[in-house]
Amino acid sequence: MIKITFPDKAVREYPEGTTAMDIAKSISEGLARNVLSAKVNGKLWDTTRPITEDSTLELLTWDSPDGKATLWHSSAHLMAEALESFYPGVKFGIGPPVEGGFYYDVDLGKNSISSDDFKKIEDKMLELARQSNTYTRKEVSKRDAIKYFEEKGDEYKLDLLKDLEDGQITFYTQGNFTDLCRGPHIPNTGYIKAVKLLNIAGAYWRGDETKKQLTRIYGITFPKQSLLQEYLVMVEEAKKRDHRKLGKEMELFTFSEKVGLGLPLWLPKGAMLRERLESFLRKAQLKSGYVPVVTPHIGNKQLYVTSGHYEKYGKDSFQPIRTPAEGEEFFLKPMNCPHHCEIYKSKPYSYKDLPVRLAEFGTVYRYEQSGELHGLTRVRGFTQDDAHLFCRPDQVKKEFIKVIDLVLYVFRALDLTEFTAQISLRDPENKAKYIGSDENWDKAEKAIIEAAAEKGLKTVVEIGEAAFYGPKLDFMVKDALGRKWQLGTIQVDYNLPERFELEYTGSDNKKHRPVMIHRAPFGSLERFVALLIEHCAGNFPMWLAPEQVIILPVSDHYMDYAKKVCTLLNNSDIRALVDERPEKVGRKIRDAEVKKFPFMLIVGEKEQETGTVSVRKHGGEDLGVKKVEEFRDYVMKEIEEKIASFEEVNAG
RNA sequence: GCCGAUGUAGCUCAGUUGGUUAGAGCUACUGAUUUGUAAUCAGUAGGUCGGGGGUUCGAGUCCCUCCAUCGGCUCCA
Repeated sequence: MIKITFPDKAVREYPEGTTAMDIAKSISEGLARNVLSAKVNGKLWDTTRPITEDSTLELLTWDSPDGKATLWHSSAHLMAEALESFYPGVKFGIGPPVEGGFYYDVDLGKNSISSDDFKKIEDKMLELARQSNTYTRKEVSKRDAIKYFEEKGDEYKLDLLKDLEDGQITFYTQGNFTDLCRGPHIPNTGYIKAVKLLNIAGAYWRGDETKKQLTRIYGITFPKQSLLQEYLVMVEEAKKRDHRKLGKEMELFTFSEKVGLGLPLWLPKGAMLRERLESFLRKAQLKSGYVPVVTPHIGNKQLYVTSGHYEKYGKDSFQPIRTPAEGEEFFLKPMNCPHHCEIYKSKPYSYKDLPVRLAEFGTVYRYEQSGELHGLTRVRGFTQDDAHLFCRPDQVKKEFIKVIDLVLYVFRALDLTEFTAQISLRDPENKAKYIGSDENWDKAEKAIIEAAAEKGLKTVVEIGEAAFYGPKLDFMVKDALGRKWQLGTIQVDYNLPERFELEYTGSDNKKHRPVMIHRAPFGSLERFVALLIEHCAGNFPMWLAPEQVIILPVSDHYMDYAKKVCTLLNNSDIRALVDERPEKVGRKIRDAEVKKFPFMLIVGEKEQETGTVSVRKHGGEDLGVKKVEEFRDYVMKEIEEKIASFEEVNAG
């Protein structure tokens, strides 16, 4: 007998060689029907694979990410089987589960495939699923594995086999399909009840542009038909939040082919929104010891040679602008840091002067491949809410904490609660990739980790993801469709101070090198606004809304009163306007709802007589009748609370 | 850039196997209606069917090409 320890610490005995499926059955039939895979001693395990020693066991169902991944991974194999039946001789690359489904990279040879073929592939997959074919695991020697794929003529699997160790290689077979695979898999194909192929894309073998491009087919499957329906509804809902759609509808920004790809044009309402964000941050930064600087949009090539950006990113920059007579070379500014370094250098500093915090809403331009452009989230010209802090090594941690405070302050004012903080450290196995002394790195990494812990951030640590010049902390947010984007970022940099030979005089009267911290709470205004739109579905926090209040007179007779109310609100800096159209109230309300006004004030005879307004919130909530002044104070208070000053928020 | 899909009025979409003057709703404009919590009625205007080339007696529809847009191109069997 072996001892099995469950997640709740309960221990039960089972015969040696029992399986997760047997154990699930011993608990309940329902569980057995839902269990997709298992974790045995922390390792993913097929439910049908014997367990031979005392183990901890976790049964994985659809409710766990690993359970989903197992179903999707098995689905990738199922799709491969379907594809092989239609396209004999098809070669397979990799077919992993991903967030939101799975894909398989295939080489169809002379055949090609399009979304028109999805239906028949889906049908075939469902047909194979209904056969409830078991996924069978088999250990094979490297020699046999190579032989198998040589016979099959699949060079991609052979390429993968090169990196695998003999004795560690397993095959999985279901129905007529056998694949090189680590597993685990679901017990049989019958667990897959609903199939939806999503899209088709080109993907280079091993992500390498110089290698052959394979056809990648994305799909998603579910253990229940109803889950597919829910998923489709969810996707439709997400599309409604798309910032590209809402940005157009709400007249925030637009693009023009004539102006150029990836170069957003901010419309008046969007520009005002941007300005509000900027002034909000400016105010907080001023209180936080930043000083503003302004630098030009182009910089001499030599500047970027010094910074190292020319060598590393030269090809991702817009090509040089030359002066006609002198032939000098300038680049459109791809980042602000080199300029800021030169500002730092404009005068000598004592250790007592540090930290120096230079802030600029700097517009930068980067060449992005045309296919990479995406609404406001990936553009070629954008404005960073950039700042560079020059500090002593002993100040790094404190400064880092202050920056985290600032980022959290910004996120709070915008109701951005769903973000993850990612700490990117260097790969200790590969120190050659990075510049700077071990001592400085250790200090900086420790400072970041401690700073994040002190602020109680939920963090994910990524080893090897640091920039070559220093570790960083990024704030990641997902868009409506679940794609991850980086917003705020805080980065420690030892490289630029070195390259620009930045100095300060220490208490020892010797020259020392400052440490630089790059930081941008929004990241870029463009991307930030995009994500903000998707997060609030266009219903901005009131202090940001392009128009905050619309006054709806019941008929023309109350127009003068409506205008009076409007003026009163405007005088208190509340953005209000009157719907003067001779429409019915119902119509005006509907239009105001569609246009996402946070507040609607209905005024008619009753209100006019009593100096009141009837308050309806966006979404339909009725706040009842209020005195005009009372409503004004209510709105002002709500705004104040939301954008409480930086010191207030950080006092506690 | 590469792979795949898409491109008809300001917006959302119809438009049979190629066949007369390309349609609808919303928006805009004009007029009537003076209205109490998600769409009042009527009329008018608006399109070189993404650009260019070709096949055809005839192209929004078929072919080629260019452009733009959308999805993807890191997540290592």
